[in-house]
Amino acid sequence: MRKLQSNPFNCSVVKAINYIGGKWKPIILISLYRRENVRFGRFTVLIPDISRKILTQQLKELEDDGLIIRQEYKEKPPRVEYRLSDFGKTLIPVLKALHDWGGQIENSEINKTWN
Amino acid sequence: MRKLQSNPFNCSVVKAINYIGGKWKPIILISLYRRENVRFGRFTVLIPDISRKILTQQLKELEDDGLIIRQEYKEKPPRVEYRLSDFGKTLIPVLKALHDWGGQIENSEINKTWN
DNA sequence: CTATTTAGTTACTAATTTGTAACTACCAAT
DNA sequence: ATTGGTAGTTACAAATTAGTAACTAAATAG
Repeated sequence: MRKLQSNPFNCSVVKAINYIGGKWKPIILISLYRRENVRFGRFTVLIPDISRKILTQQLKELEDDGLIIRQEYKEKPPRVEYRLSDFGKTLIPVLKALHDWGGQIENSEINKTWN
Repeated sequence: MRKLQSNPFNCSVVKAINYIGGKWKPIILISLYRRENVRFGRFTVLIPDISRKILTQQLKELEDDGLIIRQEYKEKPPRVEYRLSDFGKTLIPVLKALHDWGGQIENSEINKTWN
């Protein structure tokens, strides 16, 4: 959860945006929607412009918010898989609404994500 | 439109969030959904914690993005009314989706906005 | 013994967003 | 002449978010 919108006005819409509004969070969530589970390193391939630090941070916030599950295998070298939680899956219709609205504006490459 | 998410990854969800993700934008949009038109000064009453500078800024971005219409009456003292544009009205289902999702988390005061 | 692999962490910096306080313009009323 | 009302603007500062580069750990491969 971000703190930007530490909004004295208690608004559900703002609250929802605080969950998904991180710069890379929608892309992370969509990746997990499409792939069931994704390893840390895989994210850095799927999202080339994200740094490991920011990726860690966004994943941790999503995990703290209960939207994703982090599963660590006690192996060396390490293996960590991320997946959507049941709660996270309830976001899918919301993401689709945002996607459809945002997509109408100008159709572009990865708009086919949902199709 | 904010620039925070100047995202090289062209994602419709991110794009949508860039339109509505300003700290006060959802509240402004919901106010306009409920009231048809709102004057500048009225916003400062409806949203007591917003400063005139930030209000101006958020309204201008919403106007530049085509979501709201600014109507200025040539009077003294000035009168300026804001309303949702037709394009802005297409956001309503999206805002509802966000509201419903955000509302399920913990029900609070102004959650009745949509009911 | 050194390099490789994976999933990070740390210290520091840069960019973006939000906020404060004081100021402007114009007309009407006191 | 001063005050009041509306809708701002300006210069500046603070808070938040994102990014860089270098570093860590532990086992395995060569």
